[in-house]
Amino acid sequence: MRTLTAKGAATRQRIIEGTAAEIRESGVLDLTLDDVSARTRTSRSQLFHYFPGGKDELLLAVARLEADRVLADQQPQLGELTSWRSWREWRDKVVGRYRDQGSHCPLNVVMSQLSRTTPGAQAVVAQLIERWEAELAAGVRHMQGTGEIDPALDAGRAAAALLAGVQGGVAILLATGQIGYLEAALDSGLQSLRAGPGR
Amino acid sequence: MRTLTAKGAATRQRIIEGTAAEIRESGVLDLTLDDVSARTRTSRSQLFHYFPGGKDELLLAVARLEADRVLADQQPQLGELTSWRSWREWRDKVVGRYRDQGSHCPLNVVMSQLSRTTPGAQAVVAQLIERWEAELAAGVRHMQGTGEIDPALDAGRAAAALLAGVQGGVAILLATGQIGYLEAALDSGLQSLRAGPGR
DNA sequence: GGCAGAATGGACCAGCAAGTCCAGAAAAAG
DNA sequence: CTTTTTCTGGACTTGCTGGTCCATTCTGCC
Repeated sequence: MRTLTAKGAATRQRIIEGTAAEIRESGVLDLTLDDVSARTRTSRSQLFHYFPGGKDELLLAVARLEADRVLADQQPQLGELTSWRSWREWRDKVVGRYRDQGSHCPLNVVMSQLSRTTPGAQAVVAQLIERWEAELAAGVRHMQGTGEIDPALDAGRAAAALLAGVQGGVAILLATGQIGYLEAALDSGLQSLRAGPGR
Repeated sequence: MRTLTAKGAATRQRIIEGTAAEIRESGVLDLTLDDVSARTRTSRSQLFHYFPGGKDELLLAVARLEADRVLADQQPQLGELTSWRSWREWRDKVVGRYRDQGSHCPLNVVMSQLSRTTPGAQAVVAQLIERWEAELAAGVRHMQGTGEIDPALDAGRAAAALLAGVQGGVAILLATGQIGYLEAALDSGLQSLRAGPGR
């Protein structure tokens, strides 16, 4: 694929997004290239034309798309956690989004389904976690700058704990359908930020 | 399978445990019945003799085994969280176990791999979460009884938050290889127990 | 307008894995 | 001891899925 015409680029994009949607709806386990063909109105050969590496390469492209979407879905709040109010708005946005989406969410797709497919996809996941944590940690540090969070708190560790809670909360939501774990994890994590490091 | 002789029961058990081991090592994605046959020294027809429902039924049996093992691996500490010392021992056991096991752990198998296969497996996961949370909540309530944890704390919610942190910490560990998230989640969660509900 | 390269269609291939079948060995039952 | 049931072996079938191939049609460019 040395050069892509405008039409070609559009087709390629249509394939990626259609595949992502299909996976969100039906999972990656029994996703076939025929499914992708049907949904995206493309022939067999186009799939291999745009993704010479076959299914793996396509899934990797989907993983990148979905990883970006996970963070984008939390904006603008995630990017400016500069007051307790924005923290709360972020918390509500996360809870609301996952409650509504059920299992049809990009995070689930990336973390649980795609990450086991290829090493490349695993790298995408690792990068997602890293970026996510960095944004949370930046928010904590900003609040420490304004004195609203105890400066003695380890911002990195607090962000890590909070992120783990979100991940686990979503995982449990997907497994059991109960939103309470995610809420509890978020509320407890935010409470810790307020409380400071000591007892 | 109306009746099983002693020999038959032993074979059946061998199949389940061999399959579980195989999945822990190589994942469920490309597990074939031939793999199971080879590892457990059983023929094709035995698999269907003992599990008429085929692969799904076998995987469900494995899910039950592994779910039990997840909790058993945390005993005896998980069952008697009656002092800060036992909480700490439990915390260290969890961290140590997952650090050592890497991705070859029953929790990963059950949560990430088997839960997507059948509705039955999903029920097994839901039950695992429920039992796990109940044990944690019981520990919190006991500590409230002895006055070591603020009685105003919502034990159920605290247990839910802690469990979400563990789940997420393990998920991130599997995705990135970093143990820090699990540690941060556990330490932060235990800190919250010590601090009490208010600020 | 014509040519090189890109885009598309769809038939075809090869391999693999779940599940079936039946015959025969082992074990329980009487 | 024989009869009935369970247990075991392995060949076979069937369906599907990723991937290949080549012919045809567009598209952009000189």
